[in-house]
Amino acid sequence: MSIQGIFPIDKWNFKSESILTDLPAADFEQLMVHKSEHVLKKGEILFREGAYPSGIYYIVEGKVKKYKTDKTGREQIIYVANTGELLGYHAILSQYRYPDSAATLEESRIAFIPKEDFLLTLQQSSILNNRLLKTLSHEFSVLANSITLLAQKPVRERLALQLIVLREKYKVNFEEGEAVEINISRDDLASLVGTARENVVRVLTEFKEEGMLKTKGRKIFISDVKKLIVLANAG
Amino acid sequence: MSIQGIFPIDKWNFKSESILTDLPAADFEQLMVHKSEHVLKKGEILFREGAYPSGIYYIVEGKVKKYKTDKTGREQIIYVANTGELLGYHAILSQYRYPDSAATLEESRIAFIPKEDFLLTLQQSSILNNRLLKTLSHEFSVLANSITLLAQKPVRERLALQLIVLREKYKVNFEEGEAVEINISRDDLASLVGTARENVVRVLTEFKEEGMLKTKGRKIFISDVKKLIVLANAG
DNA sequence: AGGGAAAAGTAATTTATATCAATTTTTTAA
DNA sequence: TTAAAAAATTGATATAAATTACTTTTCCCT
Repeated sequence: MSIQGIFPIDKWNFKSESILTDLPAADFEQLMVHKSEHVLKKGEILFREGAYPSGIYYIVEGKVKKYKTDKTGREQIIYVANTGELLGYHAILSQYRYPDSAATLEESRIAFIPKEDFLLTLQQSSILNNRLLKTLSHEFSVLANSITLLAQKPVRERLALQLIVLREKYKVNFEEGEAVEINISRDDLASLVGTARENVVRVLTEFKEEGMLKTKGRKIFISDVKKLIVLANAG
Repeated sequence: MSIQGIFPIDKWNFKSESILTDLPAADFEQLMVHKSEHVLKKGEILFREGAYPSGIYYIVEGKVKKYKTDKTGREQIIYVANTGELLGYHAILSQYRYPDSAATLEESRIAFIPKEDFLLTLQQSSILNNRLLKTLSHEFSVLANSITLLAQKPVRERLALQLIVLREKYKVNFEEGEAVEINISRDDLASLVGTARENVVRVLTEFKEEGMLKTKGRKIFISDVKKLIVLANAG
């Protein structure tokens, strides 16, 4: 079953795909003049919080976590970006530094676009301008939702919700009724949910017993997303 | 003592003041053609989450909380906006609805600018465009910081941090060495910190005993912000 | 100014979550 | 292929925070 109509997925996803989709050819070409494409292995870092930006990144294929690291090395995942999404524009637009770090969650193909080309295209394209304003404003609402989630919901509900969102991102060649395979480390899942790894494992075991999912090694197979939606209880 | 150099206040404040400051006269006038100014009493609502936007708001004088309300009526404060800040542009730029509600925390003078004037000025002013992009990107980093704070820090540290931030907002005619008076309800403070009112009261009592602040009725007087900064421990 | 309502404060208790300590399983790389 | 390392899992315990129940104080409003 599709999630449309029974879960407000837009509340939890950025829409940075829509920044480049069907951009006027002239703008698109100018943006891509000096783009370079690279394959990054799982766990490789695109950019680090605090660094000055040199360009933006486009996920041709793969998944990237955006996260912050505190003094003690503890990570907080802010967002999981998927194929088609754009990264790194916040730092350039704010004229400051990267507010977070970005690292691949799986082997990914990443295109790099130099800062100069991005800024030049931005100067000349009101469409790109408008799309960035629209995307950034939408991101505001997504992060506001995350704040409310973390401040007010217990771990069980937060984990249920993040599994629903991850399931959408991990869908490939999805067929009605099939289980979706989510391949993510327990540490990353814990960091996304805002709890300790052990709690994630415990609640996953409960969800298994309650028939919403199965696991095989680190892989999680979501078999009953409707039950998760009821549990997540997030309008 | 000033907080500059010993606390990274920019990590926790939006910079929407800078959107209108010294905007070219032509742009500014166009924006203000149909503006109307109103005095709102404490607790009055500017706009509600989920409503379609009719314009933007400028805080001529006063303080406004941005918050989300869940099904049960529980509030989560996302941000406290101060004199000079702009509100309500996210909904218009995202071409959707207000992502949060806004209500005054004290009697405030609020200017309303109709959506049409805002959009028209935006079309014609690349400076306004750039400033909005810059502000929205910075807001992203502020909300990412809030997420990390809520997910990883205990109530004591969160409260210490929010008191430091509120102190900056409540400074008026501040003289070196003076205590700053923060006038906010315990419920709002709890909602900002992401905890129950009772916990706020308890920790405030501890802070009083430890000499960082005094209270008089609902008013909180921050007398030793340096101690709070040490406690908040937030690079 | 006084009475009533709302807000603030206190204490005891329960519950959720974090932490600590191990063991088992999976993955990686020689 | 297998040994070593890394990751996942389990259980016990400690700690932080939420909840409940109540008292006291403050602040409006007539």
